[in-house]
Amino acid sequence: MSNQEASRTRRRRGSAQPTLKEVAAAAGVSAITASRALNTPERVNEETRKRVLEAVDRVGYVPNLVAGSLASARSRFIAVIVPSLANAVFIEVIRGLQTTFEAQGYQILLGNTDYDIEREHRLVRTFLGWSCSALVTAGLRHTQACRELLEHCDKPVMEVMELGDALDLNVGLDHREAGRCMARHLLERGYRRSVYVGACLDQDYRAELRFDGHREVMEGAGNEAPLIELDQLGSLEAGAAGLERVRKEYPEADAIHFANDDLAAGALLHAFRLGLRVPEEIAIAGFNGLSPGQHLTPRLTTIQSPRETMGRQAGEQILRRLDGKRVTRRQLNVGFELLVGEST
Amino acid sequence: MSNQEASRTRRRRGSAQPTLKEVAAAAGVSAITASRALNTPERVNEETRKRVLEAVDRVGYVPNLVAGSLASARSRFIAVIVPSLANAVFIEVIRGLQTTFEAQGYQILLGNTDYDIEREHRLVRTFLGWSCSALVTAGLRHTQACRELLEHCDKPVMEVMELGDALDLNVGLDHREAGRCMARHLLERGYRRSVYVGACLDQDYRAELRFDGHREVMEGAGNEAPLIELDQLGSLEAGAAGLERVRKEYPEADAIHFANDDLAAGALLHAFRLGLRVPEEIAIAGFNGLSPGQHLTPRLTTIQSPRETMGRQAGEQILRRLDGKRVTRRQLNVGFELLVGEST
DNA sequence: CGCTGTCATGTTAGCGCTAACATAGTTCTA
DNA sequence: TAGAACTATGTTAGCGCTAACATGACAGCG
Repeated sequence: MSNQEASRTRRRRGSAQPTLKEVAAAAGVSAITASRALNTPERVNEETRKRVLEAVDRVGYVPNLVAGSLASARSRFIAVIVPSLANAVFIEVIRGLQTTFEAQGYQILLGNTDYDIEREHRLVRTFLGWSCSALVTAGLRHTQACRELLEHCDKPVMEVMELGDALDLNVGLDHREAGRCMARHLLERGYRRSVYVGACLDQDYRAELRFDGHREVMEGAGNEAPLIELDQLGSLEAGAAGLERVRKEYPEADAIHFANDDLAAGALLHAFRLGLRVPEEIAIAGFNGLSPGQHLTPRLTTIQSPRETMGRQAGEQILRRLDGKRVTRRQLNVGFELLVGEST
Repeated sequence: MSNQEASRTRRRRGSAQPTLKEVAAAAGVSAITASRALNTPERVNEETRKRVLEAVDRVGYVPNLVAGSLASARSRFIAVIVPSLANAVFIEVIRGLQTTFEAQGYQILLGNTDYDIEREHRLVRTFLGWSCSALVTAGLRHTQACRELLEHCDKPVMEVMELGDALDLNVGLDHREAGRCMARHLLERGYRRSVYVGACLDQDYRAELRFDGHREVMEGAGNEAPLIELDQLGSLEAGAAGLERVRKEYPEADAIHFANDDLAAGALLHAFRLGLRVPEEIAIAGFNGLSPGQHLTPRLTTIQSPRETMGRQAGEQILRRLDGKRVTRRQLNVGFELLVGEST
């Protein structure tokens, strides 16, 4: 009986979605021609292409990108790994990357390490498992195993945010120099007793680099460079707490150099609540150039980091590499700009 | 010659990465046993499992998730589609989703529509092509084609942010009611001449829903409900511009109900620069409960929306569904809370 | 003791697509 | 005008993995 024969064949779940084969049949061509009509239209006769596209619409075909990636051993994924989504800085870098990549039909695969480089390693493994076309990570610090994975994966690897001894491509700015720049500004304004206030510097090691620059300049000019470390990353509350601690632990301080604008803005707002005059009684400086600080009165003195540009330039470098072009400069310094407000 | 024979076989590029087969050979088992050892460890003898895991380490195996997804017709992707990354609100919802899903080994696939529902449709197609396990979209408005795609894709579809006539699952809050709530508060405080200031209401239609609620209450109490529409979505600059326009177009206004906290905070800061007393000369209210507004002096009166909770609850509902459990309540109202500051 | 059930592992056949090679028709070139 | 070069399309064989079914060993049971 034909019944027996039917039960002989093994069936798979079959997603019931129309496949390229069905499109091809509907258009009266072979599967590969349908594939080419969609992916490399210039290699197919215009007439044929039109028939295929009509068939796609008619049967409601949605390409199975998983199958395509497996067959071609490459996906149009760009893995992006950042330490946190709570920080506006990374969001803006991601925006720059997204703008650049989405225009070229790439999809961002976003990973969040929560400032844990073990998690970063796991994310890299996962993303490599998805045959991503390239990887972008925020920062140069990785576990040894992760570094090896990235070195041998044979894909463009971009490290953004800070400059240094990178694995492959590198777009960022010199954080130590940024720290020096702000310290020099404070000295120029006559502040000799500046306190640097950071938060979780083992995690936010770029803030530590800035502190290194700050200290270098301060000590070079014969001043001390005290450091206060808060236990909560960039938030307005933490900034207020930072101001309190400076007043208690360094009552003679005349300026506070905060590791970021969130802290600095929190301190500025808190100073206002306390009736403390800024910068007469205490000067306040930040880092990043986020919008809120620029709308306070007094305006926050800070260092503007070109975050969206960083993402865009990183994206462009990667695209150039993916297009098989030579990338002449593997390291790109996007620089920064001192924004002098009235808070110093 | 053996040469001929070699040239007879067709070769594929082969990514040079070790495959599961090699792991299996190294462990002295079959490929499927190695697969099970990694994916369903409870179905493999402990001794065998250990041998496989050792082999994985030894050969440096990174699972090819693309192949796995194709074979099993499901990926561990959750597609998340939001209108913008510039808005902290969506970031926090994403954070809630990410926390929930990453703990279960799912990966977020993030898409950004830029407030364009045609782009949303394209993103939905792409993500379905990746055999994502579920889709999350911000909002209930889609193109007709997109709606059909979502209805027939046979995967959990979650619409977050606002409540309403949803396709499948729905977690959010009642924006019209939130608008009513704030309007009632303004009336209670004695403000009779409130202006609602929104931005790009055709894009930010949830702000329009809140305006509808606002107007309903205002007109119900015999007051007018003028509306000013700005052409820039939530930013401090736009908020300052909004305040200026109210002063020019409605000089008799005693309160401004802003569509979001960014606008409201911008207005508050601008009022301070102008020397305008808040709330004596003009009261200011916002929506969202973002951190900056709560640190200004006066504190911003606003409506707290539980954004991260919204993401978490949405994630939990989806996981329940993916685990094959019944989801009893397909619609979940996360509510909101009126935060009364000194700005009204 | 044969039957049933359970556990651990293996064999086979795809998932849906595209790279590599093949073929036929057409145009160009020496 | 032979054959090289190019164009448009087709055939075949996987990509690396897992679902479905198969097998064999052993325990429990009346």
